Amino acid sequence: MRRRYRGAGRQRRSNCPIACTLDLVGDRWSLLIVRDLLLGKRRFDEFLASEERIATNILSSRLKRLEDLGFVVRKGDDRDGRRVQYSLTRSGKLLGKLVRGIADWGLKNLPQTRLAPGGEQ
Amino acid sequence: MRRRYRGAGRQRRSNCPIACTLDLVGDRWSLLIVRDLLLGKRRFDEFLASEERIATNILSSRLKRLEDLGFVVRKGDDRDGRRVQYSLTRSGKLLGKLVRGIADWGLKNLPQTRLAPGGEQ
DNA sequence: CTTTTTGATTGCGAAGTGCAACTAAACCCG
DNA sequence: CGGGTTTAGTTGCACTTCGCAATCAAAAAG
Repeated sequence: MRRRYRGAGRQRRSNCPIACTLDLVGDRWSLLIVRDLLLGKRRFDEFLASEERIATNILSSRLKRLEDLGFVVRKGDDRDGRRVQYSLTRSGKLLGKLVRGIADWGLKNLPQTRLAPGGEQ
Repeated sequence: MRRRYRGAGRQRRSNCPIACTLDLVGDRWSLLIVRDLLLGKRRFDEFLASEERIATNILSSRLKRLEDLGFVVRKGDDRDGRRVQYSLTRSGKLLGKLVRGIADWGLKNLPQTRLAPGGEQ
């Protein structure tokens, strides 16, 4: 049985676009995974290696949740059966605009923030 | 002793503008309170009355946190000593751009979302 | 077969959430 | 004054989620 996560489905708190967006990705990790996907990261280990040091169980549960929400697809690697490739669906790519908006806001308003090396694409 | 909250000050997970923004307001409630403040709500009861039905303890702790972060100021009402006025600081008003960006994204990408009545200002 | 790599799951203490009940100060009304 | 009401919270408690370390299973490498 798949672990559930607050808001991972289901009844919205309201129809406010802000509340609904927060219900989808208003936690500390989901958008960082999306960021990594936008930067071209594809594998579990690659996400783990990011600066913010997400725990394996949290990463696993967020990837599942993003998959449940239709933002991410998971597929095995043909050449190496251990490896899994995560990538953004068409719908997941729409999150890019949101992520970039937040990044822009942070860069402008939070001192000492900077994009990760290789942060352009 | 004031209750602490994850990330409510202090060491950043990284210098990524996305991660830092999420450290500030990456939870389910803070930005909804900011939204209400932008809409002109000022009092505890008014925040409680919002559609999303925040619990009193959570509202109290988020308001304190936003105050700690310098986004909100709390002041008593001269005419009625029970009443407290919350409002955005200059710094808190900068969150407006972020909130509007998220609202725009939600309106465009999430079906059936709509701004609250009186949502223009 | 043994070791290593990869993508996880499990266990556990700590922290956060949500609900209901309660409180305290200030105001209102007779 | 004195009881009730309004406002802004706090407290208690069960439950969920987080974060860390340890462990695991399947596949690949040696």
